[in-house]
Amino acid sequence: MTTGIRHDEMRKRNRALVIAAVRRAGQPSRTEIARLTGLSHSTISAIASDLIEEGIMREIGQGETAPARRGRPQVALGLDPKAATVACLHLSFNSLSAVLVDYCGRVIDTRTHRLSTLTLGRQALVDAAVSAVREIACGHEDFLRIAFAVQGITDAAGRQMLWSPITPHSDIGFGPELEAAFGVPVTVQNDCNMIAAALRWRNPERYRDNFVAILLSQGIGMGLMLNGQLFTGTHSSAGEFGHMIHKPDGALCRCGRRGCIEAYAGNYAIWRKAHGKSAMEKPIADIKAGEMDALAALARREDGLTRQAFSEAAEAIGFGIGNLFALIDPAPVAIVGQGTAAFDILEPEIRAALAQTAGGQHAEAVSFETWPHEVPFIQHGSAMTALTSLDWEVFGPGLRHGAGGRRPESGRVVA
Amino acid sequence: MTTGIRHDEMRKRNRALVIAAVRRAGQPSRTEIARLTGLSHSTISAIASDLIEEGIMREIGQGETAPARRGRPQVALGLDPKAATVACLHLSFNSLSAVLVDYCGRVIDTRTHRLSTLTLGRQALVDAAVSAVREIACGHEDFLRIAFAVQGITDAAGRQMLWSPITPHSDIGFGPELEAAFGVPVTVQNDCNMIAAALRWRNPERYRDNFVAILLSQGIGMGLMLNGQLFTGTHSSAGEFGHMIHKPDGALCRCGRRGCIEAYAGNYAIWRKAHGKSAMEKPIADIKAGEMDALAALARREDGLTRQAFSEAAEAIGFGIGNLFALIDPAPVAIVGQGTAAFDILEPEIRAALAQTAGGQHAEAVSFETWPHEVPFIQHGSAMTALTSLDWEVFGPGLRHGAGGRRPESGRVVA
DNA sequence: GCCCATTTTTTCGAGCCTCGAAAAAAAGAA
DNA sequence: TTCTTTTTTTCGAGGCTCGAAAAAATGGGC
Repeated sequence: MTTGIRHDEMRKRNRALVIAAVRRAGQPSRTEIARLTGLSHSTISAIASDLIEEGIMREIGQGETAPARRGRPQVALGLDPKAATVACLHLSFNSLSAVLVDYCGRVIDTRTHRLSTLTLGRQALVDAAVSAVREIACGHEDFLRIAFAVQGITDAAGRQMLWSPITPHSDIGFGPELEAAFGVPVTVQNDCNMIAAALRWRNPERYRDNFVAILLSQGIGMGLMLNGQLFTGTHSSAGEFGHMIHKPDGALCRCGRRGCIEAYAGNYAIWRKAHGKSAMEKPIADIKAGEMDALAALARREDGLTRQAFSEAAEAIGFGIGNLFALIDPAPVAIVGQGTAAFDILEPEIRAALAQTAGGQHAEAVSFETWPHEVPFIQHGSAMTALTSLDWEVFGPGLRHGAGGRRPESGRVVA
Repeated sequence: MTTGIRHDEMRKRNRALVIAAVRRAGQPSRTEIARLTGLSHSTISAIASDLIEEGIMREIGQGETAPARRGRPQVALGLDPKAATVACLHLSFNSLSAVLVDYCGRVIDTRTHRLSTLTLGRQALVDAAVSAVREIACGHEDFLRIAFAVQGITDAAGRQMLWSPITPHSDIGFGPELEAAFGVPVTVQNDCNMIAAALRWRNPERYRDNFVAILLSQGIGMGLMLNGQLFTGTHSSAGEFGHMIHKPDGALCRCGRRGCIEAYAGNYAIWRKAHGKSAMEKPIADIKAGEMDALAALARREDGLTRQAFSEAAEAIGFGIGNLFALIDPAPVAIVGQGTAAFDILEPEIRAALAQTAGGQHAEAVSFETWPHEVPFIQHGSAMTALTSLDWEVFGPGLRHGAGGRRPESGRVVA
């Protein structure tokens, strides 16, 4: 707790809570919302009528699942799709995609641009982002947020991209640049964190307060949910799982250091080993998915260098997860991305390595779930992150109860 | 946010906030509290008079620092030491200490018992704890909490000790046993977490939302503060920093696994290496502090096996911190315990190893602080943890606004 | 077809709580 | 002794949530 609760703040929070309940439940009735939030029917009634009047929520009619029970039928409520739109950008190797989403979370439009991220200049990358937003948000004057997801390290404040394997340039301020161009708040976030956010929305039973999302692809990424919130460190987006040191002074990594997990488990590392190259050979830039599939097939078929390559990859991942679990405790793991195509080969050895670590005490109990395609998760996570920030920061506080807080400097109390 | 805010809850939280402000500020005036909490003077006046009437707070007079300014002098407020007492137990190798603390956090009484933790039975350990509490809390019928700190792994709920190097028995339910004996809530927590809690109280400027406390001693422990709260995993107390794998299939660790950080950096590991024993030799139980000091002196004096032993220890710690930082981002580090006596030898090599890791990108900027004696921190952290739980759970809610909430099953809304 | 039972939603007054303004209290300064 | 300054209390206003009761909307039974 930081600061006292005033009267108007109670309303703001309860409003936001109602919005959040509707977003999560889909099309709940007022009674349902009362149950979900623990607030009284009268309060829900009052807040709902405010929200409807303000164009944030609307009545949907009888809802889909009309159980035809006795009594007055429930009126389903839903968020008003016209309340706002948000734009989600996703920058990855040679690709920039943009999605426009309405306030309900439905996709309005989507575009994908090819571009040569490795060779483009710093300003050209920013310009590409700006014109992608301009193109997709054109004609939608109600768009209120931009969520920018990028493969790489971002700062904790969500302002800029600090480093990325897809470009030689570092410290690119996508946040300020896009804000200057469009005048709406922008968050810059690591793509794996967005995957974690999406998992929580899609399957809150399994992915609730503590879980891990690992992206296996060219490189290795991670998103970490701790205590129910996305973990972002003090400076950067953290979660550089792929660059934990697996073997001191080991194989050469794309990042220039030696012995990183990625230097054993990234596509390029598996490819390098399978082709009998030295572990100190400079990683090659891009390997086609088909080529990796062929390697996996070969490893399944016969023993040899290729199988050994996958084996080393699995060992690195297993020890990495074990070390992670030693720190933060076993938790559900989602493995996402092209690398999951070979997960049948990897899993037994990942578990074997895991079992040798402190975090693997209950290795057999650790549960993996795999998803081959990361892009839908990244888009979904970005959209939901942007929309919930609207819920809490814009539509919860509302106009009447507006940000009119004078609330003088008010220090902090930490307990 | 989980559930809506009702009217009485606003009061409860603001009451708790006032108590927290007083606990942190020491002897603030009402005006000071208003500034700290952001609440109005009238509210503070009302809440303060309630709390005073209930015997939770009291007026202290002019306070210590009377600046003799013009105007009506401030009246200093303080927590009433007679409001409650808490008992703090600390179980470590061959030692059980008990401290009784008043509601202000001042030590009333302290006792230390010698006992042979390695040979005592499960029930004997529980009995020792019970009689330690009985002895120290005797005559204080106002004691309301027991905080039990133990070297080892505890469960996330704070109910029991899952595993500890100080006893062969595992899963000892100190929580339920002590609760049954005394009828007051008990929390069982890892000693390093208590160190972290204490650091936050002692130096909130440096140790605020994200930091790491590492205990260097016989073994290696860690307490982790993330996003302003002590991190406790899903099952155990987590933070098994000492058992992250430094080198796969490396030196034999006390825990039975191989290659753990502790197997290089624990006292026994340094001793083993310095004496030319094999890295697979079974760790010996207890090494005197004097003996470690002698080894450190030898390492300072001349090159050789001993210096190499400290060097390997530093490397393990450095890579461990680096891997930790790769995951959770660089943060201030406090190193506590007997092992800090040799920190002058360790630090350069820790930094050198750190610099080779992803987390060490700004290795020179990582800041270490050392404290030789862990026990005062553990006691302080335990006491403050128990006292703040009283603040929020007992004295904040109060009697009038009591737990009389019916609040039906109320589901959860997660945003 | 009409009336009753049932469930949802709204209305209304009561009770709290916080707030701002003003008053009261308690000192030093002139 | 009076004025100034600062802290603390008092008091009425305004807002919010709550519970109870009323209103609304529908199915079931006769």
